[in-house]
Formats: sequence, C-alpha cells, structure tokens
Amino acid sequence: MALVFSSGSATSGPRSASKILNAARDVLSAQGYPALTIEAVAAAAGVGKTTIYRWWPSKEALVADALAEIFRADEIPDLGDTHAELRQAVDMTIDNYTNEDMATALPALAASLLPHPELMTRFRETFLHRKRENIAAALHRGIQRGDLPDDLDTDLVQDIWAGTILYRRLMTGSPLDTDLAEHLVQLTTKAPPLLPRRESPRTSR
Amino acid sequence: MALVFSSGSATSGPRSASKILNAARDVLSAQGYPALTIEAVAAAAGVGKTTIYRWWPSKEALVADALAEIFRADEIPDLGDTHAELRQAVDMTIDNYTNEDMATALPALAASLLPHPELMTRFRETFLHRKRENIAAALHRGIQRGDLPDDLDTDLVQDIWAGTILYRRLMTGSPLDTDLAEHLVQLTTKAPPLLPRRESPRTSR
DNA sequence: CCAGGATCGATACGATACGTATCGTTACGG
DNA sequence: CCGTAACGATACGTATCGTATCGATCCTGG
Repeated sequence: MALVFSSGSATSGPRSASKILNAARDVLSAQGYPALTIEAVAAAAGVGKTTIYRWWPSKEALVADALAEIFRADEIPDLGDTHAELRQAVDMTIDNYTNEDMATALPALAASLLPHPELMTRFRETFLHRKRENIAAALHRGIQRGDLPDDLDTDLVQDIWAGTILYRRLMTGSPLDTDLAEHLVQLTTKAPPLLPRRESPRTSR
Repeated sequence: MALVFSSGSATSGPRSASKILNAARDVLSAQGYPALTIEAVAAAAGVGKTTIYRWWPSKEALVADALAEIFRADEIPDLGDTHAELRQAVDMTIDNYTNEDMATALPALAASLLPHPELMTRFRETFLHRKRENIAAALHRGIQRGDLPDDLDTDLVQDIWAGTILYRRLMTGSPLDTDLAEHLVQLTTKAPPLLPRRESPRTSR
C-alpha cells in the first residue's frame, strides 16, 4: 500500500514509514483518536516529530495511511455460489469495522475531511472504491447466475450493507454477529423473506 | 430540551445557555468540528470562557447539548396509512442528517464518546432512544394493520434506515433524495419488490 | 425594595501540542 | 566509498487547554 496521503515530495521516501504507521495505530488503540497527537506518535515510534511532519501534512493524513494499511478490500473469488460470495462480502465489511481503531477513527476521519472536497475524494478512493468494485463484481456474478434481480441497484445494496454495519458499531453498539450478516445477505435475494425477521418474536421494547 | 450533558452542579443554572449553544452551532457551521474550541465559542457568544467551563465539562458535552436542541425525534402521528407514516419516519431521519452540522458533528461525537461507556449511554439516550421509540410505534401500527410482517425486526429496520442515510451522508456523498426514502420504506413492505431496484437499468457504477 | 447569594466577565497561570527552523549525524545507493 | 538525503535533537513562538481568582452584575425572595 503506497502512502496515498503522504506528501512524498522528496526524491527517496520515508525510511521509517512502517515504524511510524505502526506507532500511530498503537497510540490510536491505547489513547483514542483525540489523544492521537503527532508528538505522541513520534514518541511511540522513537522518532523525531520532525520526521513525521516531513512526510505527512496533517494528523488526518497520517491516520488515513495508518488505517489504509489494515483496511480490507479483497477480491471476492468466484465460488459458483452466490450466497456464499455475498456472505463473504458482508463478512469482510464486518471485519473492517470490528477492528476497534477502524470503527472509531474512520468516521472521525471522514467527518473531519468532509469539508475538504479534495481530501475527501482521496479518502473515498482509498476506503471505498476498490472494495466496492470487488463486491460489485460478486453481485454481478449473482445477477448473471439468475440468483439476483437483474435490475438490482448494486450501489444501494452496498450502502445498506456498510451503512447498517457502521451504524451498529458507531451508534447503537449492537453486535455484528452472523445473524446480522445473514440478514443483510438475504436482503438482496429474490425470494422472500427479503426483509430480515427476528429469530424469536418478541414484544420489541 | 434540558442540558443533559451540562454539569449543572450549582443551584441556579446558566443564564446564557441558549446564547452559548447558538454560538457553538455557528462556530461549527463556519469553522468545522476540529476548529470548534471552547475559546472560539466563548468569543462568538460574547462570553467569558470561564462561564462555559463552569457548565460543560468538555467540548464534547457542549456540542452534544448544542446538537440535541436541533435534533428531531418527532412522534409519528397515526395517519391510518402505513406507507405515509413510514415515509415520514424516514424523512425525519434524512432531515436530521441533511443538516451540515449534524452530519459532521454527530459521527465525530459518537467516535470520541465510544471509549467512554457512561457518556456513550447518555449520547444514545439523547440521540437514539426517543426517536427509535417513536418510529417503532409507527412500525407496530403497520404490523397491526397487517401492512407489515408481524415478526418484523423493528430494531434492524431502523438500523438499516439510519445506517444507510448516515453512510451516504458521511462516506459516499450520494444524495439523500426522495428515491432513497421511497426505497428504504419499501424495504419493509411485505410484497415484492423488497429490495429497491434502479429506476433505469444502467451498467452499474 | 433591598440584601445576599449565585452567576458573570476578565485576567493570569502553567501545561501541552502545534508547526517551523536549524544543525549536526546517520544510513543507503550508485 | 562518497555524497545525498533522510534522520533525531533541540529550540522557538503561538494557540488552546483547564484552573484559579476576583470584583461586577444580575435576580430572587423576603
């Protein structure tokens, strides 16, 4: 993974990039996003803070590169089984947000980049596009197999999947378990039940 | 709306609460969440920063109260029309996140409160529970009318609705338009199409 | 209507992090 | 093996933090 958010102006490149990015994730885990200061990362990495300022223009850029290294955007292999492939897609998204750092830092990052269109574009390229393309490929295979409606809105499906997972992790705190994964997959299938039902009917609050 | 995040230790109460909360939202709109410092709010409100520190224990608490004042958690009236009621529920959520401040500050707030369970609980009570109860009431009316499956998972429905809306606003930047609202509502109906389709078949992406 | 208590604004304080500049040292590649 | 860069250390001025203090002001209840 290249340092997409690094300045990278000079001719060679940072010698201690991975040491710094590891330290950034360590600080993130131990102290949380607000306490992640450049000076703290420098201390944790055993590095002069000058070195960090040399290569990353801001705390946001540093965090983005640190997260990009552990963000999963795998290709979904053709398993000949639409359900299994979609389940793999959902599981990958759940994996990404199960990570504590990712769950807190990604939304904080997006929120602070939102007013800066150019940085936001780079953020989307790093954390959205590749993953979405790979999942879209799996969805299209499902459509061609006749397992999914041929006018399926693949973008909306992915918004629903990732949105629900992010929302549960960030806001409600509900578990990201296999039931959720299965419900989200079943949302896309042709036949009912299209909307997930509760396992055991309860009175719901 | 009471100042749920204020310390409120003394006997009387802040004389200039609304002036301060208005200023906080002004700074948020003009400068963004990271630039929202206590001193900036104090200056914008024409108030000594001591006064803010007297009543709010942190920047997060101040922002939470400022957002709580404009967060919509309306009751959904019984319209005798399930579709109309659900549409109203979705529109309310879209309204909440269409607001620029809310879209950037709420996720940032949640992310910074996530490691503090007690504050996170108060956050959820303020920004989740009341709204969810009101929407759940509408969903239950729909179930009793026979318009919705009687084992509908009302919690998951709301996670999907709010999650998709938040994700679009924060991450993808896709529009929160009437098409989206309609698709989200139709997700819950019994009869196909349960998963929203694209209007005009395109090549996807 | 006035007294007393609470809130207010102003100011000062040490601490921390910012981002930049400088400078001598270290490491790596041609 | 030598030169070019990346490096670490250090120092600097600025900004904000959160706290303490203190006299002025509000406003409430008696």
